[in-house]
Amino acid sequence: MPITVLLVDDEPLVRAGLRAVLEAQADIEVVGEAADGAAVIPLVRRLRPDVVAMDVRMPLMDGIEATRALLRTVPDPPKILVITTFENDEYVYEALRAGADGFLLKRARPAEIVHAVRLVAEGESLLFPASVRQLAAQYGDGDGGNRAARAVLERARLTEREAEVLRLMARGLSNAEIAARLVVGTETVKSHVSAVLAKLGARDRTQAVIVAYESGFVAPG
Amino acid sequence: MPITVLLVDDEPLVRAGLRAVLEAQADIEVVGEAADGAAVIPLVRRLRPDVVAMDVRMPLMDGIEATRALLRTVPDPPKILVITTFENDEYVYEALRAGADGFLLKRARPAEIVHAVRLVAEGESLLFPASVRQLAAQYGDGDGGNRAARAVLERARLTEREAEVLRLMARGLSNAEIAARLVVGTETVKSHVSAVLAKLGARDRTQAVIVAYESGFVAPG
DNA sequence: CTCCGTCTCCCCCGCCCGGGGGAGGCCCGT
DNA sequence: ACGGGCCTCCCCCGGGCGGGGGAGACGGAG
Repeated sequence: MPITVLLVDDEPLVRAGLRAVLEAQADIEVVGEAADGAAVIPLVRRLRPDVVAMDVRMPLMDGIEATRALLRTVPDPPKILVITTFENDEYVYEALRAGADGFLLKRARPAEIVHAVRLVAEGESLLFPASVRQLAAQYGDGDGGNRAARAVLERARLTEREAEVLRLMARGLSNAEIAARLVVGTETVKSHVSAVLAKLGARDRTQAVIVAYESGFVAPG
Repeated sequence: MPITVLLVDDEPLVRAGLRAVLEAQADIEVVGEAADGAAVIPLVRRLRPDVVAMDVRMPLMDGIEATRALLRTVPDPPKILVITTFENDEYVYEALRAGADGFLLKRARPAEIVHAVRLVAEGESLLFPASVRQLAAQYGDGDGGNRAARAVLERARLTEREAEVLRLMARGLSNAEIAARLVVGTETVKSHVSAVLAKLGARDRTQAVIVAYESGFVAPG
């Protein structure tokens, strides 16, 4: 059975583009469209799509509110893929915090869009890597990925402390060990870790470390 | 205060070598030596070293037994660094399973030995990366790290299934997600994960994923 | 045939992890 | 003086994780 997708975006052009890209795939079927978040819930109830691909910024109800509403009111809710125009959109992090499963840049290549839909449909909520990887590539390897790493930092808006904590996570330290190393309480470390997870859109520290490697924030070898 | 170390090895030459290397460090002090595992427990009780650097293969009581005995009978036991001659020593995995905190090749460079001692003293039990990294380097990048990855597999003796599970761990999947993907029970996945952790000398899945990246078993980008 | 490794699943258990709140102190910029 | 961001620490809570056992089925090696 194909992956069923509901498109939610206020721009018809974007919906059409997504539909064209997705329908070209044999295993993906677009089962409906909506122009605003306010219309999402009844549609989801009726169509029961596997994935909702939804713009963050919409006139009546934005993607964040719609995400919250979906997860709150619909039993066995679909996977939510948030669509955004801007590289650096706070709304996206809000949406991820609200429970969205992934995000997608509108300017992404078709293959990436398809890939993202398949990923979230499979239940994987890790999506930073793809976009962040391309970010690293675009910066080239001028100074061994540090530029890219800094760019990732900027994008995720990690504070210095959070970045420090992420570095230690990426060395395999537990919260207690990080606390000992930084000479703070474990509760403090937990706060930082939670912040890092939220900002990276990671579900647990393992995913955060994966993002760290994939983005070049930490380098193997 | 310096890191205090107890050396346990049946070869005097090795003990002397370790002593020379370690004593050259201002922050490390060798407080005692023993020629066999059987002598370890009373010595540890008396000297209370931070780290015990111990050969796996010894005439009377081997490093595995000594490790078990230490952890069982000594309250607040020292960190245990297992020393081995062979790259591919089953005994090492046994020792790690028994609770040793790290392992060390006899042919390692002095800097690595010192580093390993400091690491375990700090309470970090992650040690594969360094040796595995050098393994990857030695294989060069003939086919993009796959040779090295295969070598790592061989060294850790991961079964096919375990390797598959590790790959999915390195993509950020939870046990439940891995179970769904492989169409097996979560208990089965837990078994495989535990096996992977033991064989890699990793404490948790995060460390396992780090090893996967550091070894080239999975490649970023 | 018997042994052994692999894959599968089961039990119990403790604990770390992560989510959800909140709160106080600090510095900085307005 | 006030707000806001950051760092720090606190509470409660559930669930996933990992350890330690065991066990059955299968297949290949001896």
